[in-house]
Amino acid sequence: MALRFYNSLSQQLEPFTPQDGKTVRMYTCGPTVYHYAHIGNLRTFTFQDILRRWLRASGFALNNVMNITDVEDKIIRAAMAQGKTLREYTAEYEEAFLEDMATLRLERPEQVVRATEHIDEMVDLIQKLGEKGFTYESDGSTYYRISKFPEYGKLSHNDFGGMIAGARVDVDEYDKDDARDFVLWKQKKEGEPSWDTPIGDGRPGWHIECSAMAMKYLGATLDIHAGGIDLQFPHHENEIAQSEAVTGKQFAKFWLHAEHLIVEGQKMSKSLGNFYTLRDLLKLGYAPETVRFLLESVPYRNKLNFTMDGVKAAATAIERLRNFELRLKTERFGPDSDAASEARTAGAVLRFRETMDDDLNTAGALGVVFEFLRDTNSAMDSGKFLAGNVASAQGLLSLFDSVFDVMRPTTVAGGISDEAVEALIAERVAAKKARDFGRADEVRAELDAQGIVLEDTKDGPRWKRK
RNA sequence: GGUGCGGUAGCCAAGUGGUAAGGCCAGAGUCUGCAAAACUCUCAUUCGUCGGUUCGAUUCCGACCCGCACCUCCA
Repeated sequence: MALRFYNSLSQQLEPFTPQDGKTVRMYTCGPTVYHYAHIGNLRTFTFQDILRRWLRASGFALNNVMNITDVEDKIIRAAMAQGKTLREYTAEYEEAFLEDMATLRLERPEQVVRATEHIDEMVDLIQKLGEKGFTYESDGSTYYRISKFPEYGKLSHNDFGGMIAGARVDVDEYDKDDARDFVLWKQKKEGEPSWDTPIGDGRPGWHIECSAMAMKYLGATLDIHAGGIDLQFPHHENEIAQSEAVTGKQFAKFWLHAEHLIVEGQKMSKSLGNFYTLRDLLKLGYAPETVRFLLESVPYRNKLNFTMDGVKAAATAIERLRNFELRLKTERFGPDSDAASEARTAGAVLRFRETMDDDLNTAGALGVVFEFLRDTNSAMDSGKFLAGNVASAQGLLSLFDSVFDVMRPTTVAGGISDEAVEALIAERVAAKKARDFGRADEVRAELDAQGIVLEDTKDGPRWKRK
């Protein structure tokens, strides 16, 4: 089975291939930089990272554009309150976001673009919409007239025909012709940042930036547009309305939406005290790759229940993977190659690929890897895993880690050097040979104090950092 | 009210019309100078409830119960 994704547009699993067969043109909704990213934000960005990596593992090249929303109501309010310019205010959080991405080992998209640097493109798009009769002005602001776009609702699968009985309706929006209409360009308010343009002195509405930037860098029709589930409506619906009204072409072939994360079974919120940033978790002593593993371990279309037990379980699971890798590297296996072991590895590679191809089923793919680990450990124990089987087994781990990226421990500055550890171990081996167990135990305690775990195996001692 | 998602062992969580992956926890064992670490084994007759279709359903259909999300800013 070939690579396939669940397309929110069709609500079906569809085989994926980029339009030109080679390079995936993908737009991913990035952060609004008005606070530190929380763990829920990072779940979505981790999904985007997995998507990137698996597309590449599937042989495609990438052209991924991610936006930085650096002008928006909350940003303006916060910046004004602190007496800062927009740029002064957003710079800190943008930097923090990129740092968090790097810490979590999230690849930097090919292009990261700021909304405030694309005002001209947005104005141009709004003017084109105006020429085609999709806009109207009210109190100096420009709105999108949804009644002109009959396909409105095709992504969110909402029926906008009747009254939205149970929905809360924004009573302040008296200046719109239709409650569904959304703002493209907001008239300047006193004291707020603004841009003086042919369509007035003001600032862009939230939705227009993504249409403008996506089409500027990736053309009229994207291969993939991805983002959080909450963006499906209205943000992505509005992007479609804006883009397709101008181009007359399908805006994105695939729409991929990541489900939300909940914390300890509850919606994450500041009032519940279960609101975490990556920085908070690192302060609690968890390694970044542990957080990454947990975020990866549930397929992106399912809610992920983020729990402290889960983080601990993730840390232990990573240990198991690393122990296996260490064993592969250090144990002395018999000569030749075992056919059954080769077959097991090849089978695992195949199933890993098939499972990931199935809409990025990361939980299933992890299952494949751990099952392979158990069976291979057993084969090693019974001497049925030989030196000639090592390379392919390492190949599977490499394939796995090219996507999950958790094998490499995050290095901490300081601490004992590898050479010093080796020297102490050599001393302990000598002490044991001389049956000086007192000194041997002393060395072991010393290493333990330095955060080194010593393992005595058939093939001699081996060690790892805690 | 509309739309969508989900309810699988103590916890997390895949999956399939043919009789339940995987991880964590727990228990047992192997190894070891002792230990640690590591590894192995065991751990759901059962998949929210009740009906239906079927030789057979956790998997399909219907009803119901429960939880959640979106319909307003939100990853």
